[in-house]
Amino acid sequence: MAMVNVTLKGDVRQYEAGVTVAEIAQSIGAGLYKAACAGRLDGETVDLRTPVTRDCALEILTFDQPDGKHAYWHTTSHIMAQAVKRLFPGAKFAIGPAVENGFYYDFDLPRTLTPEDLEKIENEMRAICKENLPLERFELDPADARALMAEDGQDYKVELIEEHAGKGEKISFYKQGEFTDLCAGPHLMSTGCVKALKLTNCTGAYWRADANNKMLQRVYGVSFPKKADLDAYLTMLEEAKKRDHRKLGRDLELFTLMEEGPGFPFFLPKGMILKNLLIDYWRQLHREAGYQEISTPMILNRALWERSGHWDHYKKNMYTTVIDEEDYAIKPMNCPGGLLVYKTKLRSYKDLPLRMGELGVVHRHELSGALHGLMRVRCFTQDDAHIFMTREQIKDEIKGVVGLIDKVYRTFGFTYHIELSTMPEDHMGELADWEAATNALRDAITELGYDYEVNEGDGAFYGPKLDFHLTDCLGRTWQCGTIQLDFQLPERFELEYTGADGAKHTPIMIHRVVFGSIERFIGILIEHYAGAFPLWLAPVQVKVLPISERHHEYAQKVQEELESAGLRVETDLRSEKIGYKIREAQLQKIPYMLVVGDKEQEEGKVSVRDRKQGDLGAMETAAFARRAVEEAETKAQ
RNA sequence: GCUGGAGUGGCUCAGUCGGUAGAGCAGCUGAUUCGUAAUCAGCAGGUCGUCGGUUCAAGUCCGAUCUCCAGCUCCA
Repeated sequence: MAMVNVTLKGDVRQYEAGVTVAEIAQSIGAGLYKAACAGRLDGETVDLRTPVTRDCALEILTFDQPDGKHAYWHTTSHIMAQAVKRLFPGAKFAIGPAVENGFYYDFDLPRTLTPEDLEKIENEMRAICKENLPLERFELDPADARALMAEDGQDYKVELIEEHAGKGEKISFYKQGEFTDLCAGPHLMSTGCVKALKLTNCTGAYWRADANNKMLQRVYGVSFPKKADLDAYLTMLEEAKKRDHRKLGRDLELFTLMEEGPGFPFFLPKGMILKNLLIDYWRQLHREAGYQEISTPMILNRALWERSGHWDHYKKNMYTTVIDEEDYAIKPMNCPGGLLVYKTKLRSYKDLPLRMGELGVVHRHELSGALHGLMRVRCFTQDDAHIFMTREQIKDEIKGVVGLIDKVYRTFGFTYHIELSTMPEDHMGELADWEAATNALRDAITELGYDYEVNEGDGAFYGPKLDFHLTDCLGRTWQCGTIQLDFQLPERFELEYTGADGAKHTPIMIHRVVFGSIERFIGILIEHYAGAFPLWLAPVQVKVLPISERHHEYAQKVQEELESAGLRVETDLRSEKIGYKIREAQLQKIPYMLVVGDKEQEEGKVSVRDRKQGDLGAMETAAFARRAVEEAETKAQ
C-alpha cells in the first residue's frame, strides 16, 4: 500500500495515498474537521475533497483564516445562485466572488429585485443548506464547457469560458444538486456546512464594471459557521451606522454639507478646532523632521499643467476656467507649485534632501455618485510634502517618511498595512526609471521589515507608490498615507542641483502625504472614536455645570482658571437641573464634566465626572487642571 | 456620470382614496434654583427640494431638474 508523507505545521505524518484533505483534517481533530473550509497543498488552495497522492506540505484552512473564509463565502455565493435559479429559472449568472466582508453574485434577471425577493432568496438558501448537497468538482475541455453553458443560455459564462479557452487548460465546474456553476474553487464539502447567512444589500453593477455594458443586479450577503458570529457581525454593522461621521458631524456640530456646494464641506467652529489641532500636530512633527513649509497658489495657468502632464492625464478631474482669454486650472495636486518653488534659486547637493511641506487645498471634480460625507469630497486639504534628493538619498528618505507615518497612525491607535502600486498603462517616462523607482520603494520597506501587497498597474502616472491603509477600531480599512516616487517631473521641470563634482544633476522627487486628506482623516477619526475624541482632540474638553444660579460666579471662575491652564472649557449657565446638563454634555461626548455647588464653592474644589467612568469625586481645581493638561499633552487615547 | 431608492420646520418622523400641513426633540419666553443622563407651562417656526404640467382642488398624480442615500467607477 503506497503511503505519503504529509507535513502539517512542521509535523510529518504518514497517510495512505489517496487520502482526502478532509480525512486528514478529521484525523488531527474533530473540531478542526468541522471548522475546516479548504486545504492548502504546497501553497495551492484546494477542496477538502482533494485526494493527496504525493508527499506534500498541507495546511487546513478554517473560517478564522482569510482563505478559509473565502471558500466559505464563495460556497455561500453558489448557494445563493442556486436559490435564485430555483426562483427565477431564466436567470443568467455573471460572477459571484467572495469579497472582504462576505460575497456577492451578479445576476441578469427579467425584473428588479425587491426586499421581499431577498427574503425569499434567503429562505431558499436556508433550504439548500438543509438539503446538505455535496459540492462536486469536475473538469471539461473548453469546447464541452462552452456547450454546457450555452445550452443553459448562460451568455456571461460562455464569455468567461472563451477567455480561458486560449490558455489550453481544462475548465472546472462545481455541481451541487441540480445546480452547476463555472468555478475555480475551492469549496466547502457540502451546502450543509453553511449555518447562518444573511443577504445584506442589493444594487446595480455593470458587467465587467464597464458602464457601456448591461447593468446587472448584484446581491451582497454574508455567512458564518455560527449564528452567534452572524449576530455579532450584524451588531458591528449597526455600531458602524451609529458611528457614521455624517450623523455625528451634525450632532456634534463639526461640519456640514449643503446643496449649494456638493462635495465641498463647511467646517463649523468645533470641527475647525479639530482640524486646527491636527494641523498643529502635523506642523510640530514636520518641523522636528526637518521639513520647511510653503504655500502655493490655488489657480495656475494651463502651460504649467501641460508641463506637469496633468493637462493630458488628469484633465477630466480638473476644474478649469478662462481668465483674460487664457486657460487656468484650479490645482488638483500641489506638486507643480512645489517644483516651481524648488526652481526659485540655485540648489546645491548640500541643500539636499530638501523637504518642503504644504497644507495644500486641492479641488478635484469627482463623479457626483462617488461623494460621501468627508470621506470622498471635491475639495480637500492634503498634508502634502515634496522631498527633493539625490539617488543615494532615496532609500533613507523613504524610510524617514515611513517612520513619520508610523508615528502618526500609532498616536491615534490605528494599525495599518502597506500596498505597493506599480506602473499603470497610462504613464510617462522610461521603463528603466520605473523599475528603479519601484525597487527603491520595495527595498526601503523590506529593509524596515514590513510586509506589503502589490497592486499591479495602480501607480500614479508619474511614478510608483506605497499606500498606507489604516485599520480602524471596527476593522475597516482606509487608504490615507501615500509615498510616491517620481523621476519624471524633475526632468520635465528641468530641476537641477550642483553636485560635489561641480556638474549639474537632476534631483529625484518624493510626493507624500501622512493624513492623506485632513477632511477624510477627520471623518475616519470621528468613526474610529465614535465622536468621543481623546482629550487632546476634543473641541470642548471640559464643561462646568453649576447646580444653581448662586454657583454661576464660582463656575465662571473655575472656567477662567482652567482656560488659563490652556484647556478648552464651556460653562452651562442655563437654569436647568443638573441631570439635564449632564445628559447634554454626555451626548456631546465632552470628556470632563465639572459639577459645582455649595460644597465645591466652599472648598474651592470641583466634582469631576468622566464621560466614561462617571463620578470621580471632588478635587482641587488646580489639581484637576494639572491632571487634564498632562492627559492632553501625552495625547492619551 | 450610470442603476435603484429618498427629499415634509434646525433634527427625527406622521400625513388615508387628491380637499391648500401635524407631533416629539431642539429654539425662544416665563415659572422653577434643583447634586450626576430629560422640571413645568406658553410662544414661535413649514410657499412640503426646485421648475413645469394634469385637476374645481396637488405634500399626495405626471414630467424635468437639483441634492442626498445604497452600489458601479474613480481615488486622498
